[in-house]
Amino acid sequence: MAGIEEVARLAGVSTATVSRALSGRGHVSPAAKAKVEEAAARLGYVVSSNASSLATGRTRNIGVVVPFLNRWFFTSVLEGAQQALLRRGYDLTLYNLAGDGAERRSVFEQFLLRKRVDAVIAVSLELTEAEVRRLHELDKPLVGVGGPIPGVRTLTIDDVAVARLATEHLIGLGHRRIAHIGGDRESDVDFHLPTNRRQGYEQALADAGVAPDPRLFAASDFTVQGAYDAAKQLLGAPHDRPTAIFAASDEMAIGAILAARDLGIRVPDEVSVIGIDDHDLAPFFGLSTVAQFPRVQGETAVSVLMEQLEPGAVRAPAVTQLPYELRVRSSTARAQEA
Amino acid sequence: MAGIEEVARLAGVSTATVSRALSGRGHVSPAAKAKVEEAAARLGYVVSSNASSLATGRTRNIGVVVPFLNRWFFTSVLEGAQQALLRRGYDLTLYNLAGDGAERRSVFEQFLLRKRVDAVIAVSLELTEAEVRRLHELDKPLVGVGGPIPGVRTLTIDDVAVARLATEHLIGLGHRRIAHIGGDRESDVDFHLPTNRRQGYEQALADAGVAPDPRLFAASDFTVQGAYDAAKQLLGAPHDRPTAIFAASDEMAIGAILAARDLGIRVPDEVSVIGIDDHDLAPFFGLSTVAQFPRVQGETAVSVLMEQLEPGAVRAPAVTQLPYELRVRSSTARAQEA
DNA sequence: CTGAAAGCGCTAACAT
DNA sequence: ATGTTAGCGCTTTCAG
Repeated sequence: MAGIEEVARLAGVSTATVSRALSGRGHVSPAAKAKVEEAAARLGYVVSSNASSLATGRTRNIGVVVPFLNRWFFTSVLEGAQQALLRRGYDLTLYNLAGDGAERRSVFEQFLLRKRVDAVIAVSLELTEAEVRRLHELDKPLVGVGGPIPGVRTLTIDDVAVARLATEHLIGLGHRRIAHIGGDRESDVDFHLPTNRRQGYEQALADAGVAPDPRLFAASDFTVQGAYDAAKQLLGAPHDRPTAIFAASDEMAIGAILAARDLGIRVPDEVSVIGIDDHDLAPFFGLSTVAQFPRVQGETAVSVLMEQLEPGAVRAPAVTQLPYELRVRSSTARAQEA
Repeated sequence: MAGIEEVARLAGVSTATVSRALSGRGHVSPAAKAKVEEAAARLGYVVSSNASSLATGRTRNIGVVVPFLNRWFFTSVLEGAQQALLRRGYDLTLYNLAGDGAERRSVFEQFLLRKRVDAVIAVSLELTEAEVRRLHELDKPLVGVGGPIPGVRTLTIDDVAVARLATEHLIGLGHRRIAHIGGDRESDVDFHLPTNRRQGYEQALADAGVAPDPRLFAASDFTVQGAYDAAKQLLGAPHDRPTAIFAASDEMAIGAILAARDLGIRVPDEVSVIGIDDHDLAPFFGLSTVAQFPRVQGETAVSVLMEQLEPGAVRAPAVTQLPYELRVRSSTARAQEA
């Protein structure tokens, strides 16, 4: 493996010049630069990131912490972030906090502190104050995606507004008996996302003068199966069956559609269904939904971090609202006359 | 940020002793070790991975290269690998080769050569000879998951045998007109997985004395939508409709089940459906399938690498066959009498 | 614009 | 068992 010294020798310059020529920092004559680049190419020279990091204190590596890997939202954010980083010559080191608290602690107290990363992106994780402090002490920028973290720059959609928009779409179609399939207590831990979405739903109802009916709410985990079961309860009611269902995610909405089908209830004629996400499968099911753009969220998180890594950047905690958009497909329709 | 020197001072020993005490290499008296550990804890000291890597030549970081992030198989392998690595104190740096050839080249010619990783796991990627050579020159162990790479240690299921097993299950239930939804040319690039699965299917048919009927094969991409469309063609045939469908993946099998439903063809009474994977959604759809265990595959890849990183380990190229298992649920049943 | 040389923080001989 | 010290490969003052 060729080192900087060999390149210097081959190019007939000093190692300092090689370093400058290749990094673009400091002035180098065009002639010298060309010689260095040619020598480097000939030898297949690539800087050792360790040596470089040790000398500069910058690793050109970003840590990304996610709670799940097998869910559409998270992998999409990851994809966006990875691509944006690659383009900038950065590596992405992945931490999946699937396991217990011990795992989480070891990530925050060991892994992230080894000076392996310049900054951290936390996706849908509510960090403790201690965890945030630890990162701040190390002067490592931190941005959160998917929910506000106190004292941290975060990017998130406005869950209340999104849920409200979905519900208003149903109301606008003349629906009044609108059920909601939301998250259970367990899925509420991080950022109370289910709670926020439920609030948006209730606000929209209130604005329309509809009293919320607790029998029209069903809690479930964020899976197809869970929502399928919940929807069966909702739709199996012999009286006053809802004419529309707002599910807190597209996967749940798909579960609801499948439940309706199995009960012989036609979508959208007899029941309208709307979700949140614009999941890959949403077009296939003709699912109306409020789209969010997790890939873009990942890319945006990277841009924000890059700014914060500029020397002298301000790192004010702030919440950036991300875009969302109603996408009407064929799972929602005007409410039938009673 | 506390350095090794401060720990040494606080513990009243030399930096060498601190290093030995904390890494476990070399002998340290229990007393000294205790003092060091206490001092390190008090100061919140964590070794700088860069300095350590530079001195030892080992990074305790593994590169994982995947072609997709939004597919069940890949995220499952990733999950398994990540968890196994975390347990061993290793980091995982992720490279997603989503994009074009330029992206791929930059990963292999720049990123992986920066001495940031000790070894590489390639998931379902057919590396070129040049790429393999580059890695070998650097003396970096490489293991492939999901298909054989010439000259490299790889872990894979026997796709031919798996497809054969699925098909034999259908034959054993009395089916003779068995359709196959496989991959299209585009999805065949890496390891010819669709081709192998189709071969297994045809072998099983041949063994049962059934001549393969080209009209019973449909190519599609590996999505629900693609397989749904393909299945509609297969099942919409007015004559000689297949009594069973073997899909090359569970997602495709789900597409087939949904297509059958939409055509009013009952599963499994009128058509049996089987897939490959044991996807998260397989139980929900009652899908019979041949399970593979990608999480375990990721973990196994890590074990193999760890062995290869032992000094003096043999790095013989070899193909390790991974386990698979038929899981019969409710989407397959005995063929109805004609 | 370029070179010499002092580190970056840790590890591993080599001594003791 | 522990301390001393010479690097690991690069970057960056500081001179020139």
